[in-house]
Amino acid sequence: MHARDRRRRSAATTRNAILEAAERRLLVGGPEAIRLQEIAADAGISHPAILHHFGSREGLVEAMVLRGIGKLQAQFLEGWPSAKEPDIEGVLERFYEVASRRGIARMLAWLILSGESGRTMTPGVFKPAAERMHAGRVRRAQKEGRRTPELEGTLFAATHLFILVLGDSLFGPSVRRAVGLSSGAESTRRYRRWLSKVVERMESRRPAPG
Amino acid sequence: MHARDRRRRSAATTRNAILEAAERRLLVGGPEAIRLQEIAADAGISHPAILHHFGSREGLVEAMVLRGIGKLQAQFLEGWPSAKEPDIEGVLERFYEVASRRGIARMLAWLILSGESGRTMTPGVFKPAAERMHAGRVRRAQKEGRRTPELEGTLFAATHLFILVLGDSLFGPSVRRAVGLSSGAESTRRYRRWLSKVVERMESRRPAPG
DNA sequence: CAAGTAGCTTACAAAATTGTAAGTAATCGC
DNA sequence: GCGATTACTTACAATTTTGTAAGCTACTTG
Repeated sequence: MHARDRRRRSAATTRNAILEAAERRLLVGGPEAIRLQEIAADAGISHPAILHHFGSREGLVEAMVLRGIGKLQAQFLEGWPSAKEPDIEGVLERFYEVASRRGIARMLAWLILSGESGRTMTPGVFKPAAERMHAGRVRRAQKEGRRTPELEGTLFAATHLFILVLGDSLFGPSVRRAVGLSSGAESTRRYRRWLSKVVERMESRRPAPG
Repeated sequence: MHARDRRRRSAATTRNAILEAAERRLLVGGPEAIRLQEIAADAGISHPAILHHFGSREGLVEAMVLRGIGKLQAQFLEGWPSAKEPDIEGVLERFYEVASRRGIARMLAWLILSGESGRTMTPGVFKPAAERMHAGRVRRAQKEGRRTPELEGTLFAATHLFILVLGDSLFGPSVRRAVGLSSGAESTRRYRRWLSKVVERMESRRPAPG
């Protein structure tokens, strides 16, 4: 870490290392654990280097969040096929992967708590996902001779799906414990399997009224 | 605020004023807005007075959270009748009242993010609520001649309910915007009506498999 | 009514955190 | 090869924030 022998990593590589370190910190320690010095230490640099790359702490946060939102939607789009019926359990699993394990739910929660969600969760960011979902519903309704479902219902269902996964990722473990379920990973798995059955039933019959 | 003319409020009154001020701050400004000085200013006292009453910042946080959890469960127990069938829309409304408007969802989220959920969200705090729900299900199953539902299913359903409301309170507005719905209160109301229909359908048929 | 308790204040200490300034050396474009 | 750029460092400044010390006075209790 001395003054000689530097510039081995490219800017992109370092930025990435910083973002990863910051995500890990957020995941285990919460918002208040995002401290430049600690992240810098994790990434093997000095803290002003972070400011060099991201301008300010806020800049770092914004970068983290944009990346997270992108990942979340990418998983949705990859998991929700445009031509055939979605495998709900698979979709949920993909969602959980990014939301829980990769900490996106925590990140969004924190973002919303700090009131900064406006700049990064811009209107319509999840529209591609919602539209693909609607296209599928319309297609199936036509095939089965039902009348075309309304867009609003699909948007509600998409909202519901996102909220389920994000909510479970954040609140799930605590709520399961509070409700009297055992707190292990097994309990979580069973709950999620139960949940995908519930969602499947919702999706397999015609969209709910309203 | 001078040195004379003090001791008008009782300890309980001041504690309350502090808690209310802190909750308001958390609601509008997020976790990082819980700063002793600002809360003290809101409550019309000096910041060491808060330390006097709660010992430390952490003590204040713990008090806030315990109060919040109590309120949440109280609303559930008040809303979910022990003898007759629950009015789902009414229950959800009560839940939303504390979770959204009174900021409990944000509080829990923050608690979980900071990793301090263990001390306050103790195992079993929501058990009374879950048990009442199960009693109702068992009663109805007997009346309708179905076989007794398993406890785990009810616990999953209770978890689901809590997560739905907490998740919506926290993530709902952002997700609805991101999905392409209008961001107004009207859209939120419509979503919640849709949601209570969905939950009603879930509760009115036999518990989901698993 | 005397003495202790408790609510609360002012003043201060300590620590941590973001951000800046200035410089150094690796790398890139020519 | 040479200058410009750029990744990064050390040292430092500024501010903020929790917490402590000590004291004052309203209220309570023997």
